[in-house]
Amino acid sequence: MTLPYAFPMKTQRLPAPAGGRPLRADAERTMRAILEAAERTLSRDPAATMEQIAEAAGVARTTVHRRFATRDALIDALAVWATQRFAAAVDSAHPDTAPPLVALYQTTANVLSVKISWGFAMSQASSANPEVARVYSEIRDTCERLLRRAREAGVLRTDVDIPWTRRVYYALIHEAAQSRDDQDTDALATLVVDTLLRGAGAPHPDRL
Amino acid sequence: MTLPYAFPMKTQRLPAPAGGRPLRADAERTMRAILEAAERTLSRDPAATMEQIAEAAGVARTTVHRRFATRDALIDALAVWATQRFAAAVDSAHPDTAPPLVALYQTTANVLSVKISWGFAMSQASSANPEVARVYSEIRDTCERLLRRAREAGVLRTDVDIPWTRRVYYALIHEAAQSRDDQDTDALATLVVDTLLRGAGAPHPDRL
DNA sequence: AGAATACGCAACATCAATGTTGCAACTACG
DNA sequence: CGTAGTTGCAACATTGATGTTGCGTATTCT
Repeated sequence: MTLPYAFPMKTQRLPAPAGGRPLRADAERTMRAILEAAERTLSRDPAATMEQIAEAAGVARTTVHRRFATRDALIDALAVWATQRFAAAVDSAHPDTAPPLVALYQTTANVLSVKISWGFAMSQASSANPEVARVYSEIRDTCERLLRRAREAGVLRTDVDIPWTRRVYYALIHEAAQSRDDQDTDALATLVVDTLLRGAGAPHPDRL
Repeated sequence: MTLPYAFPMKTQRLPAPAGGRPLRADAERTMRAILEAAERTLSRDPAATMEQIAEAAGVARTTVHRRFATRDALIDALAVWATQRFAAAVDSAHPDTAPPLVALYQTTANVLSVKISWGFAMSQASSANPEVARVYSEIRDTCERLLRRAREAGVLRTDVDIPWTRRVYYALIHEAAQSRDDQDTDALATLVVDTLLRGAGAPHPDRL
């Protein structure tokens, strides 16, 4: 299945450090490398040390500390970084305006492509960072609005509970993102949406 | 909905300590208290310290160390302890012999009741303990056998992928177990099975 | 080229969690 | 009742991760 429009994966700028002064190009590269290494390393072992992250990034541990004062600051930056991509992924699918079913597929595909690369960071929604929490909360609202639109359009049953459906939807995306055999995102999105809508049951079973 | 038979919640004995000598009654009580406190504490914060666990159990930290030599040993014991209950929960639902749909409901209800109380411990399936891994693997097989039986009985569509369906099933149980408003297990089980079988979609939507 | 910035390295300081030990007081159990 | 087992408490040892600093070298940027 080909989706109506592709998620623009343009390179994003790192959020400017709180210090104010802009980063030199090599420093920004290093910072990016650290964030990516942190994601890789922490997704395998959430308790990985700064040392391990530094090694995975190919830099010295002190360099990591130069860019991120504390471990918490690193994880927080990681969460912010991933959250921006998450928000962009949702946004570019026009979840509030596209036809519900189209929006559902598109959002799913976009989010999957982010989640596959930033799984650990996106599991940090319970971040102490209020900005991250705010974005997650907004996305949650957007998602539930979309589901409500879908329900009103007859895509969902009229008796479904929206919060529960949303949680199931999130869980399905999470599962799909775990698939080691990285199929293409569209196939996974189809699987997710299909499962969400049709479930696994036969159309007319003899239910108890 | 009333289920055909109840999951027998009889008190289980703690696995005898490797040391050989049986525990005195008060010591066994303490050990149980520690395990329960560990579950409570670690489910809120997986990085909680031995100190916090001890406090939650109402004992001194040294007492925790007397019963569980190391932190790993405690978590391992917790995993073993919960795994036994997990296995018992599945077993008592007769997943291999009861009619598929009945078995599905019953297993779901039983597992939910365990998972609600032992959520953290059951998330330690990736335990280093081979016994735990073995039991989880067996249960996974049992689950897939059940799903296959359900498919052959016409409860599931003939084209569903069993491993994916199982993962979705696990994910639904996980979500249901998170419901803070502890509804009764049967209602949650109904929700899980219903969602798994029917999904959230309307019966005859105009699909793209 | 020159100034500013970034990096690796080594060394050090800190700290919190873990794990250990000894002893006195208490409790289960025969 | 007496013994063996259990607990709390205080004190100590250890360790691994974290965070800091200074300096020489390398890189970027203008």
